[in-house]
Amino acid sequence: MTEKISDAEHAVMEALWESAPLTAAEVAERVQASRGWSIQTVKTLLSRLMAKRVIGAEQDGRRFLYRPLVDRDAYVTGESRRLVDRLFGGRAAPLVAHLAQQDQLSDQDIAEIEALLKALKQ
Amino acid sequence: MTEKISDAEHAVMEALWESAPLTAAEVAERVQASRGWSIQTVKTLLSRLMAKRVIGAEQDGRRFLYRPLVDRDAYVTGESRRLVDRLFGGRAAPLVAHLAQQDQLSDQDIAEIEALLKALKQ
DNA sequence: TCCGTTCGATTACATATGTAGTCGTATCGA
DNA sequence: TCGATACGACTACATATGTAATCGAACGGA
Repeated sequence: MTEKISDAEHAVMEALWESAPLTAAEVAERVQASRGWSIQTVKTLLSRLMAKRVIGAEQDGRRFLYRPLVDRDAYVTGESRRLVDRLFGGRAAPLVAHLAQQDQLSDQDIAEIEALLKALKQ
Repeated sequence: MTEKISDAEHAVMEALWESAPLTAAEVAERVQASRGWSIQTVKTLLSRLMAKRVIGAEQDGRRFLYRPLVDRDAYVTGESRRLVDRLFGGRAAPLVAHLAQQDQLSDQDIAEIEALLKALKQ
């Protein structure tokens, strides 16, 4: 399975999922707004992600071009499943029920989900 | 807000949410099956949870009776929101869409969610 | 009364994580 | 050619986390 990606590492992954390949400097630039890290910090995160084999790099002259090795969709699926397992006994329906109860679903959300489920049943 | 609860700590919280108050030994007994921790480990986790002020304890003779200070529902809401924010741009509908696409919704789930949404709209 | 047991408190220690700083080298502009 | 700059590699260091061991006090049974 894919190794655990930390919160900080995840921000770097998002940059790479959005656009790849990128140099370290480009990643730093893209996460600057949300996190404000130094370039050094970004480089550390990139090498940790390399060590975890969730990103790869190809040499481009003197620097590296980084790109994700794991699919965002696979990651999202894994994380969603982990949450559902940990907090909802592995069943997705209670999650939706919970979101609903907490008023975390807008009217639009509800309409979208209904349409989605209807489509699923065909 | 409520301090971050780690994975191991979460297992202890679940024991306390299920039944409280409990002594350290009782908690250890209840998490034994799933985690197999020593009593010492459980005690460490309990004191960390105390430090984080997410559980409290009342003295009972020579030992303590621990109980949650945070509601499970509030915790679940927080964690769900964190996931939705991190991975789905803060919108719940895409989460449900994702679960659906990944075939993580059983027919029963779908039926339940539909019923739930219908009720919500009244 | 003495001994083993049990408690909470304190200490331990490896790994993970957040957040850089430093170093040696290569490159590029003056 | 020389100095500033940029790169990756290595090092740093505080805090969090997983997983206990140890310690001193108190209790409970022989």
